Amino acid sequence: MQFSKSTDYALHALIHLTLSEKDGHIGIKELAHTLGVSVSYLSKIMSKLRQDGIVRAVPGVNGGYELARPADEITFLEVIQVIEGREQLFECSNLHSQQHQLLSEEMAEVHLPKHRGSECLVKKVMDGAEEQLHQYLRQHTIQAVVDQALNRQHGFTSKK
Amino acid sequence: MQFSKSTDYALHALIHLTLSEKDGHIGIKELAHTLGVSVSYLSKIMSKLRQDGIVRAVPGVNGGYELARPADEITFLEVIQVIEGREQLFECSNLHSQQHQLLSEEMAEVHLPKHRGSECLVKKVMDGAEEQLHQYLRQHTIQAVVDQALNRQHGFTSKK
DNA sequence: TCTATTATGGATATCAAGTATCTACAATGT
DNA sequence: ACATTGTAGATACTTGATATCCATAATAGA
Ligand code: SF4
Ligand code: SF4
Repeated sequence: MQFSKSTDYALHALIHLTLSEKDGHIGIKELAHTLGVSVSYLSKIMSKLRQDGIVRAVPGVNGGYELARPADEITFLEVIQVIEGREQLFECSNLHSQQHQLLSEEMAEVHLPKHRGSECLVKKVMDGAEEQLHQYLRQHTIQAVVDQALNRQHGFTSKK
Repeated sequence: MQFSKSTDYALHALIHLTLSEKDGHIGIKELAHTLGVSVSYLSKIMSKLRQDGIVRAVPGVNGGYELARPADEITFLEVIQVIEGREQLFECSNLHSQQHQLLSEEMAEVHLPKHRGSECLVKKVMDGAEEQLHQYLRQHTIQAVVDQALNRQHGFTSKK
């Protein structure tokens, strides 16, 4: 249960793009060098970000990447979901077990009979956990992190 | 980013143990059959739970497993950590990159120079997310899930 | 238009982890 | 002793993450 390194790279790449926004397009070479990862590998990650409309890519001379939207509209959750996929944290793998019959029949009676897809409390707890995590990650944007970093630095240098 | 199936099985096994607490020891065969998974595989999972003091095992005739502590002291977080391990959700893999130099130097100045292990805001956000998740999972126990299931069933049958 | 530059997508290789099973061994109660 | 039951190690299979290479397509600028 860990985020993949790709997610790590994606986040760092986006931060670099945000910091260099005024410089126009950023080449994959520069990005890869800054992050310390191979160009070929990073391309794959950037492609995903592009396909999901988080960055724009421009081929050709002086081409490269730029953010497709303001950094304060790019949340951690989005980036993570693009790279990691959107599968649920907890997938029932016991749906045909005796136990599931027990726990879900108990549940089924409570709600309307129509509500077939009703799940037991185990799943409900786990889904709650996921929602909790998502809420938190939705509240944090790339811009916020960059801002805080710059503010702190600024606060320090101006004090000295 | 998903919990492994082992975690799923572990949770369900513990629920079965809780429901059958009065019946004394529960054999691995019964457990495996209830969950619909092979005995050999489930043994591995139960072993982990035993090593971490969540269940007790008794070999020999009429042996089997039982909870080592009351079910209301067994949290989802514990179970998950036993099975999934205790690695952090987010591990920095860019610690030697140019970017890390940038972001962490900015940070370093703010805190006392002694505080070497200071990390940037990216990591702080991700660690916050993990803590958020852990808090939630700490608040939910096996007993709570079982109780709710039984209460609901009871509430239903007594009404009808 | 031609060319150098740059991203794209497919194929592929490698490695680690999760899933799953089997077997020899040790501990227990009768 | 003896049948029962869990333990631990070895092993095989599958999947996903990581990483690279190359042929192709798109673009800007000469
Ligand atoms: S978690 Fe609940 S719904 Fe999912 S398989 Fe287990 S008993 Fe069924
Ligand atoms: S997340 Fe922050 S501390 Fe971690 S590698 Fe990236 S810049 Fe460094």
